[in-house]
This record gives sequence, structure tokens and C-alpha cells, in this order.
Amino acid sequence: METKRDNTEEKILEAAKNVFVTKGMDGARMQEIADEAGINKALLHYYFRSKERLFEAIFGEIIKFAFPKITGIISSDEPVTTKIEQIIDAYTSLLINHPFIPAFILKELNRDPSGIFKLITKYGFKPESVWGKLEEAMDKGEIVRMDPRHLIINIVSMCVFPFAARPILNYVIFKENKEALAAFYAERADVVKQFVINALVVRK
Amino acid sequence: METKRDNTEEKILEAAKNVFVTKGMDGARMQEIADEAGINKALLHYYFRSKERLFEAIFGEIIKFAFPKITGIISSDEPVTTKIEQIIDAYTSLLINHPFIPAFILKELNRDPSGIFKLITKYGFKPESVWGKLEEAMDKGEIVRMDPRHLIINIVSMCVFPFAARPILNYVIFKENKEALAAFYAERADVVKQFVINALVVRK
DNA sequence: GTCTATATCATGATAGAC
DNA sequence: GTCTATCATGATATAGAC
Repeated sequence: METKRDNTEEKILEAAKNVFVTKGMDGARMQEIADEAGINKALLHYYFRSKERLFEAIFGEIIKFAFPKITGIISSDEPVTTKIEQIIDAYTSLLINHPFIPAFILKELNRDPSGIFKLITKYGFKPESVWGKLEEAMDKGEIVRMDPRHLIINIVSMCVFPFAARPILNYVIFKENKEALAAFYAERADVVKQFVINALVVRK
Repeated sequence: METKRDNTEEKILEAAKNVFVTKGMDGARMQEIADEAGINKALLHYYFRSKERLFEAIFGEIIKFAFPKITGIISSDEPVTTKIEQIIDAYTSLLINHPFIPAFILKELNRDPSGIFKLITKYGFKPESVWGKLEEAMDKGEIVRMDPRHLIINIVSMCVFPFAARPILNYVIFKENKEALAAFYAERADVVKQFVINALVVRK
């Protein structure tokens, strides 16, 4: 029966995502995934031949989910400062809902960087197009002149890093006060937007 | 003989650092550490009773090395903008020389956050003192008013994240052009300083 | 498709000779 | 202190019954 099959496969993917995302490829155990899916190890290998393949299914799904967020915004016709604000909003709300993504991607990217190229080209993300748009805006005097690559890295850093470093914020700054930490993340988008716009003001 | 002992211990620590830092606690293999140190597994257990203990020795050393960098600068009597520039310089030069640190710390912090508290309190890092100094400067109108925690997070994000995300820069932006990537990192400190100072200008 | 039982292998750790 | 040989465990993966 197809519904039965799909159901189990869904449960496996869901369980695998949870385990891989918190433990990483190396730390994850097939037993734990099986337990969390309410089945046994043999079935995992029946649906996905190996741990490697199961992991790739999850990793690909997450990357597919997290990366192309920007692409749509970039290609719009809004003024550049508006686009920047939209990007910051999009990233932050994505990460508030999926705060585990940055740590997971960074961990696996540093473990085995080989798969990146395929995924990036697969989703056709062309960083060059971004540089171009930013340089136009600089030529027109809309924003201050600077290396567009540094600008993008600055923005993405401020959006993503606080989530990757969540344990540091949690323990060092917020002393495990979960509400305060959540409130901080909720403020992030507005703060970063204002900070970036301020930094980009052209002074006569 | 003591020199002999010290020599081997040094070699083990050096090898363990390399392996742990690239593979992480879960991915590292005692065999690989032994090979890289030019000895055999049994000796690892002779010097450090378990993989766990060996890891803690390395992790502690790295944290000790990376964290307190700021503390000294904070407590000086320079104007706040100068301190900010010094912090950015200190972080960036540290990370250019040890680019693996951010990914390693983030990975292990997310794997097992429990050890942080001890280390932080051990080195007496008091974030509250930082907020205070920044708020004074804001009261005096030296820099624009904003939540000091967000400000610090912004700065640290821009300093640290580009190193944690090195594979992304390397593949997506710089297409494996190592010289271009190195040049980019070399520019980082100046770019970030200018960006932050710009963002903090008080407009009448 | 799902299970139990088992093969196979890798790894951390120890025993014991030198 | 350093080695070789070995143990014990736990993990991925498969065989085969239902």
C-alpha cells in the first residue's frame, strides 16, 4: 500500500532530521533515529540503503530550504535599501522558526565541504548578480561605496551568527533565561536593519 | 626521564589538536591521532586516560586561548570607539592565524553546552561590565543609542562568522581561489571597523 | 513492509612483555 | 615509557521469516 509506505518514510525523515540536526552526521545513531520513528533499524536500511544516503536526503532538504531565500528578493525591482531590509527580515524569521539550521549547516560544511558546489549550482545561485546590483546603487550614490562582498558578508553574519552561537548567548549573556533570549531574537531584525542602513548612509 | 615524557606529551597534544579541530570530538579517531603523533594508541591512553580527557585538554586550551582576548581591551581607558577598533583588530588577527577556532568552538558548544559555564566563570568574563561602558558612551553622545548587547553581537558576528563559514566563502564566492580568499580576510578588519564606526555615528 | 537475529567491522580501551 | 596483541563494545548493515 502506497499510503503506508509514504507514512513510514515521512516518519523516518522527520525523526532523522531531528537526530541529525542535533547530533550531526558523526554523532547520530541509526538506533536513535529508529527509536524516534517508532520502528527498528532494519527498516531504515530498507527505505534508505545506508546512513550516508539518509543523511544526504536530510542535508539536501535543509540546504534547499535555507539557501534560496535570498534569490527571489534579489531579482525584484525594489530600491537596494528595501531589498536589504527584506533580506534581513526573511533570514531572521526563517531562523527564528528553525534556529538549529545554522549550526547544522556550518558543522557539516566544515566536516565535508565537497557537496556544496553541486547544491549551489543546482539552485542556480549566482553571487555575481548581487555584486552588480549593489555596485549600481553605489554608483548612483544611494549607499556608501564599499566592497559588495564585504557588505553581504556583514549582513549575513549579523543575521546568522547569533543563531549558530545560541549556546553562548544563552549561557554567557542571558544566563539561561529563555524568555529574555527569545525576546532578543525577536528584536534582531529591526536592530540589524537599522544598524546596516545607518552604516550605509552617504555623508556629504 | 622527564624530557622524554614532555616531548611525547607535546607531540600528542599537537596531533590531537589538529585532529580534533578538523574532525570534532565525534569524528576524531584515536588511531588517527596516534598516527599523526608517530606513536600507537596504547600510549595515548597511557598519557590521557580516555578520549574524553584528551579532548577536554584540547578544548580547554583553545577556549582559554580564544576567549579572554577581549577582557584586557575592555578594561582600558581608551575612548569607546578606539576600544571597538582594538577588539575588531584583535579578533581578526587571532582568527587569521587560527581560522579553525570558530568552527570548532561552535561545533562542540552545540554538541555539549554544559562545560561553558565553568570556563566562562573561570576566566572571570563579566559581560555586564561591557554593557555599562557602552551605555556611558551613549549617554555622553559619543555613539548612537542602541541595546549594547545587540551592538556587541553585531561586532562579534562580523568578526567571527566569516571564519566559521569559510567553506561557503571559499566555494560560493571565491571559487576556490585561495589567494583571493586570503586577501579578503586580510581586508576584513579595516572594513568592519569602518562599517561599525559608520553605523555608530550620531546624527543631529 | 516489517520484524528478529546475526554478520561484520571499527573503535576505545586494557593486559602484559620489554 | 613504549610496544604488540587482544578484548569488549557498539555501530552499520544484511539475511531470512512472516
